[in-house]
Amino acid sequence: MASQRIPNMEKFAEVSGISRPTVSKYFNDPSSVRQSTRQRIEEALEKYDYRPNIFAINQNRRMTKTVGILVPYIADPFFAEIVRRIERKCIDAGYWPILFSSHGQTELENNALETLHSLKPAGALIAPLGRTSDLERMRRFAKDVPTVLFDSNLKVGEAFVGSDNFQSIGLIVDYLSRTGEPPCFVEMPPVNPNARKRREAYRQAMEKLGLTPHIISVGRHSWEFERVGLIEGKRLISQHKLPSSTVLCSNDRLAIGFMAAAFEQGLRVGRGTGCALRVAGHDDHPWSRFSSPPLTTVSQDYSRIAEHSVDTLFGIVETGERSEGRPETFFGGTLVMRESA
Amino acid sequence: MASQRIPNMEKFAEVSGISRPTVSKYFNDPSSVRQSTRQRIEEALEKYDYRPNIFAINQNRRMTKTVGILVPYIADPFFAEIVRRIERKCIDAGYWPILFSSHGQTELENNALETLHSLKPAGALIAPLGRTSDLERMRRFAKDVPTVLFDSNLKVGEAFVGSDNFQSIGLIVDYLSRTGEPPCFVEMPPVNPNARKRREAYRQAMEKLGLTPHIISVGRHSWEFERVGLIEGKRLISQHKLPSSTVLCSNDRLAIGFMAAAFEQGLRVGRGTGCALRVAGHDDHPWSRFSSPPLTTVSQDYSRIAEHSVDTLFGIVETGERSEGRPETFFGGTLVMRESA
DNA sequence: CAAATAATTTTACGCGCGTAAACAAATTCC
DNA sequence: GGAATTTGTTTACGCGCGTAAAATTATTTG
Repeated sequence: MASQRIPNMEKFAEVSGISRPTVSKYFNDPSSVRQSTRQRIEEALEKYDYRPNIFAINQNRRMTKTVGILVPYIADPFFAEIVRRIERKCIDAGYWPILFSSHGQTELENNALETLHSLKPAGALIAPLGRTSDLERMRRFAKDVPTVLFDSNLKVGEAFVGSDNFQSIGLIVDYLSRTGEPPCFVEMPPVNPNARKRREAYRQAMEKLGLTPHIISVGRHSWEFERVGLIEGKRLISQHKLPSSTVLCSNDRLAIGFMAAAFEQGLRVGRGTGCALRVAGHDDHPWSRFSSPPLTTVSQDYSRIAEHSVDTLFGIVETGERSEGRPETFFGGTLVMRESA
Repeated sequence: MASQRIPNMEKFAEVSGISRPTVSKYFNDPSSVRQSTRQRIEEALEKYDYRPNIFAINQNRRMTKTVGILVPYIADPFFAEIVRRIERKCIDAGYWPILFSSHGQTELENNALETLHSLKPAGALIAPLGRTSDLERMRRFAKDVPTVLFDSNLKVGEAFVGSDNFQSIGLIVDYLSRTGEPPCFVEMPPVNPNARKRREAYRQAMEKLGLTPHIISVGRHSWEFERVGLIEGKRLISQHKLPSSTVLCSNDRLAIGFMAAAFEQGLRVGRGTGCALRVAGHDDHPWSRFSSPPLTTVSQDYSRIAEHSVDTLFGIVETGERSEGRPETFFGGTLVMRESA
C-alpha cells in the first residue's frame, strides 16, 4: 500500500532510487530502459501507486498520446459498437481515446472539433455528420491533425474506411428479387453520403436485373430514423402508395420504424403465407435480431471497419507520413436472412 | 481571419494590448474584467482565433474544469440519452465533460476510474456497473473527487439520483392487474441494485393488492438484455412455465427480447382479442415506441435525472462543501400505455 | 476635486514534466 | 582486461499558464 503520497515524478524517482529523466523515459516506453532498471521502477510502482500527471505530459510532448473519436450520434447502436472497438484498440496501443458525439447537431460537431483541436491529439477518427458538416472547419482541423474518416465519406482527412454499399445493397436486392416481388427502396434521410450511395446502389442493382427501380424519398432531415420510418410507412400504406410488397429500407432503424407502421396498419410482415409485406434493412444493428419479426438485413463488418480505421490512423501517426493520395477502403457485408423478408 | 499564428497567451496578450494576467482572468471568467477591457479582448479574439491550451490550464488550476462521466454501457439507449443531456449541461456551465463507458466490464470501469482520477476533475457523474463494481476502488476515487452517482445506488459518493422503482413498478403493476390477469415478473440480470429493487417493488405491489407474486429469475450475468429476454422467453413459453399471461419485465430491453421470443413461438402479444400474452417493460427506452406491438412501459424521467445529477454535483463543486449525509433523490415515472399490454 | 475604491499592469514564481547535452557508469565485445 | 558501446545520471532549460504581491492607473464616491 501507499506508505506515502507521491505528488510528482521527482519524488517518485527519489523513492525508487532512479533519476527522474530515466523514470520519464520508462513511462514513455518501458522497454527503453535496462531490464534491471525497469524492475526497480516497477517494484516501486507496486509500492507507491504513482501515475504521471496527464496534463503535464501532454503539455510538453510534441505529440500527445490522445486520440479523438467523433461520431454523429452515440445513441445509434452502430456507432456505439464501433466506438467500443475503437476505444479498446487505442488503449491497447497505449493511446488515450477521447469520445465526442455530435448528437446530430452541426454546432456540437464544431464544438467537438474545436475542443479536440486544442487538445493537440496524435490523431482523430471521425464519422462526420455528413451533409450538415462544416467542411471548411473540418479541413482546418485535418490540416493540423492526422485524421481518418469512417462511415461517411466526406473528402477530408488522410483516408476513409467504410462499407461497400454497392456490394451490400446489390446482395440484398438480388436476394429479394430472387425470392419474391422485387423491392422498392425507402431512403433514409439524406444526412450523409451513404444515403445517396445506397440509393444509387439500389438503382444500379435493379437495372442490372432488368427491373424498374422504385425509390421513395423522405424529405425530413432527422437522425430519429425510427420515427421517420414510422411516419413514412403509415403514409405509404394508408394511401396505398407502395409500389411493391417488398420494401428495402436503407438502414435497419428505418426498417424497424417501417415495420411498426405496418403493424399499426394491420399488415403482417414476413415471408410466410398470410404475410402482406416483406421488409428488409441494412447494417445489422444489434437489436435487429430482436424485432418482431426479426429483421432480414445486410451486416456491416463492425470489427473490420473499426480495426482498419485504427490501424490506418496509427500507420500515419507512427511513420509521421501523411499518406499520398487518400486511400479509401470499403468492406463488403454479408446477407443476414431472418423472418422479415 | 488569422493574420498570424498565436502560439500562446503571451503573444495573444501582446496583440490585443492587454497584459497576460488580465487575459488569463478573462478566460477564467469574462465578467471579471472591465467592460471596455472585455471588448478589446473579444475583438482580438475575432481577429486571431486563439484558444488557451487546455493542458496548461488544467495543470495549474487547483481545480480543473473537467467533469468525468462514467456509464456502464453507452450502447444502452437509456445511458446514451442521459449522457447527451448531461454533456450539454456541463458545456453550458463552462465545464468540459469527458465520457467513459465501462462496456459492462469491471476492468474497464477501473481503468476509466484511474484515468479519470489522474485527470483531477472538478467532479464526476457515475453510473456504476453495480454488482461487479470494485467498491473499494470507487471509494478511493470518491475520496478525492466530488462524485454524484446515478441510476445505480451504490453507497459511494456525495449523493445519488435515480428513479423511484417502487413508485414506477407500483404504477404498472396496478395498471396491469386492473386491466387483466395480474402480471408475473421477469427479472433483469442482477447486474445492479435496480434489479433487486424492482423485484422487491413488484412483490410489494402485488401483495398490497392481495395477489400472489410470481418472480422468474434469470441466472446469467449479462448486459445483453435482449438476448437474455429472448432465451428466457423461449424457455418459459415452450415449456409452458409462464405463471401468468401477463408478463412484466424489469426493463424494456428485456421485454423486447421477450416479445421476440413470443413472436417466434407464435404467441400474439397485445391486449386485443386474439392475443395470448401481454408484455410490459420499464424505462421507456427510445425505441420502445417502435417495437411490434409498441411496448407498454413506465417512463424514467431522463431530463430530470440528468439535470438534477448535474445540479447536485455543481452545487457541491461550487460551494466546495461536501454535503453532509448523502442525499438520495428518486424521481417517479409515468405510465406509457401502448399496445403490448 | 481629493479621497476611496476598483481594475489593471508588472514582476516573479511555480506547476509537473519533456528533453537535450555532457558526463559517468555499467555492459558487451574481441 | 582494455576499448567500444549501451544505458543512466546530472544539470539545465523550456512548455503555457495560474496566481500572488506590489505598484500603477482608472473609475467612482462624497
